[in-house]
Amino acid sequence: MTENDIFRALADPTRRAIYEKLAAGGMNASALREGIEISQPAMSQHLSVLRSAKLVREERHGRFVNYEIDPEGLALIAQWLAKYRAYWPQRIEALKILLKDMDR
Amino acid sequence: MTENDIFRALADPTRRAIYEKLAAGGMNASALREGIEISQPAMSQHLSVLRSAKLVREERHGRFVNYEIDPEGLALIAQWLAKYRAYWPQRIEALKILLKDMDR
DNA sequence: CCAACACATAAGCGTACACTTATGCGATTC
DNA sequence: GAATCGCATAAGTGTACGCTTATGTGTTGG
Repeated sequence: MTENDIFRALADPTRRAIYEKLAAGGMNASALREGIEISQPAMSQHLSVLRSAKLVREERHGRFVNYEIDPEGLALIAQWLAKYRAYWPQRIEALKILLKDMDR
Repeated sequence: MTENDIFRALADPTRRAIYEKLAAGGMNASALREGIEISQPAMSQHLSVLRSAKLVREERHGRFVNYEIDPEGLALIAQWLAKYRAYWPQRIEALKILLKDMDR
């Protein structure tokens, strides 16, 4: 769950696609495969990487495993980003939102 | 300068170390090598990757090349992070405490 | 029970990545 | 103007990565 795990996990476009899909709502591994052309083992391996980076967490339901976004990973990214606050461009809306929340 | 370039660039711990060092202030490639055990070509290659990801920008001064943080890359990361705002942990307060702990 | 299912793990393979040594190139210095 | 300096590029190499096929593990329904 290190900073290194996080960035390495996000370096792969397929994993970012999986992550984005999960952002729309939690779902199991099979459902995640729909729309993305990927084999079952590949998906399982990607989820394993995302899980050990704390970007995603699992919840067993019988033989199904429901996956969802893990806020812990996002927090670590936010921490990393905060270190470079001095260089944040002023006129980015997304940053303003981030700033507001973190200043609270 | 795609999202992919950014995350791939940050996936390498050496490049993150270079980036962090630049956050303390712009400097040339030779100065960047001090403290980090790295060959001159390796440094040049890392800087090239960071540059094409818009994480860093260069400024030629004679035979020296001064490197500095490029806010554009940070903006893209912030945009990416903003997409998952719904999952940001509520207790940003705790996040800030964590930040201070990491600063030692 | 046992067959089908959801998912994980193992082993092998091609490719991308980060490094090395060697060389090139433009700018300064003497 | 030749040597040196700061940096970039080329070419080669070991390793990590993401994929595949095959198999294992636990669960559920008929």
